[in-house]
Amino acid sequence: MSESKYREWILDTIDSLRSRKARPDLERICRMVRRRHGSEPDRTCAELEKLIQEQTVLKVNYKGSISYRNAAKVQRRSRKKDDVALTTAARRSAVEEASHSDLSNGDSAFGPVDQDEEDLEADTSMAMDTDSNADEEGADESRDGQDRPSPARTYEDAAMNCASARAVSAPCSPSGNRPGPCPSPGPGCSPGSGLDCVSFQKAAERPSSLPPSSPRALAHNDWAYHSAVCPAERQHPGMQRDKGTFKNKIDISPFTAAEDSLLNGSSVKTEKMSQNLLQWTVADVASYFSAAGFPEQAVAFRTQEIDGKSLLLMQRSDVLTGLSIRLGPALKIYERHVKVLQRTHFLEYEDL
DNA sequence: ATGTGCGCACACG
DNA sequence: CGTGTGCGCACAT
Repeated sequence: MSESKYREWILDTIDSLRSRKARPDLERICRMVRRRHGSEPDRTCAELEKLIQEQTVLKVNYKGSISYRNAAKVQRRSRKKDDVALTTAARRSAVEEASHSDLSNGDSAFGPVDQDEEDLEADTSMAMDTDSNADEEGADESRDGQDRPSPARTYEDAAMNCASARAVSAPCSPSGNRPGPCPSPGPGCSPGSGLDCVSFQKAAERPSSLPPSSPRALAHNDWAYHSAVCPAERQHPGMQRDKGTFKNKIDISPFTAAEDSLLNGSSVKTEKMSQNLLQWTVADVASYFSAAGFPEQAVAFRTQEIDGKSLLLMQRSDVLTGLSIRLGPALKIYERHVKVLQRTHFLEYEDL
C-alpha cells in the first residue's frame, strides 16, 4: 500500500519538477518528496528504483545528466494528434476512474499519452545513452565531468546512499557489464537483481528470432528501449537463477522465465511460463505487462489485483472493458498476451 | 536559505 | 522545422 503511495508521490514530484522546468534528478526528487511528505531520501530512492524496474519511471540520460521520466507521460515521437485526441478524450474519464484508486495523478492525467503501438521500433533514441554515463563515474559526479557549477551539494549523501539505484541499473548498459550484486544489501535490494540485468542485456543484444506475437519478443524490445532500466526485482534471495535449470523452483518471476526462454530459444519456454502463470503474483502480472511495453496498462492490472490465476480467467471483454484501459492497447494485450498465455497454459494442462 | 517561475538556448527527430 | 528539456537567473517565501 505504501508502494502505491510512493508511486503517486514520486510521479507527482517528477511532474512538478518538469512543469517547473527543473530537471527531475534524484536529488530534487528526494528533496521534494521529503518536503512534501516527509519521506526519507533513502526510502524515496528505494521506491524510485522499484518504479524504475517496473518502468513506471524511466531513467534516462539527457543532455549529459540523469533524469527521471514519468513513463506514462513519455510521448511517442510525432503521432497523429487527432486520433490520439479522440481516443484520449473518449476514454480519459474511464482511465482516470481506474487510476484513481491507485495512482491518481491529478495533473499528469494519462491523457496525452499514447503508448499502445509497439513501443519498440520508434523510440530507441533518447533513453539510449543512460548507460555508460549512468554507472560508475555517474555514481556521484556523472556530469560534473567538466563544466557546470552545480552548487547544490547538500543531497550528495542521499545520492550516495542511492548509489545502489544506479548500480543496479548499471549492469544493463552495454559497457558496464558488472554482474556484481547490489552494493547496499538493504531491504528491497535482492542479491540476484544484477544478474538479471546482465542476462537481459544479453537477450536484448541477440537478434530477435522470436515471432512478433511472442510476449518475449515485445519485452525484449522494450528493454532495449529503456536501456537504463533494469528488470528483475522479484528475484528470490535463495535462488540465484541459474539459467536453464529451474524445474524445481516454485515461484518464478516472469522475467526469469522470459529471459530464460530467450537464452534457450526453445519452445519449452512457453510451457514453463504458463505453468508458472498460476504462481504469478499481482506484481508479476503488472511487471510482465510493463515489460511487454504496456506500463500504463500494467497499472490497471495492478489496480484490479490481477494475479496469474485471475489472468487465466480473464475473458476478452474483461480486458477490453473491465480494466478501463484504452481499446487499442487492450486489444493488443488480449490478443498477444492474455490469449497467448491462456492458450499455452491450457494446452499444457490438457496434455497432462 | 529554500522553493518557484520562466526565457531561451539547446537536443533531438 | 517543431517539440521537449532544463540551465540559469530573477523572484517569492
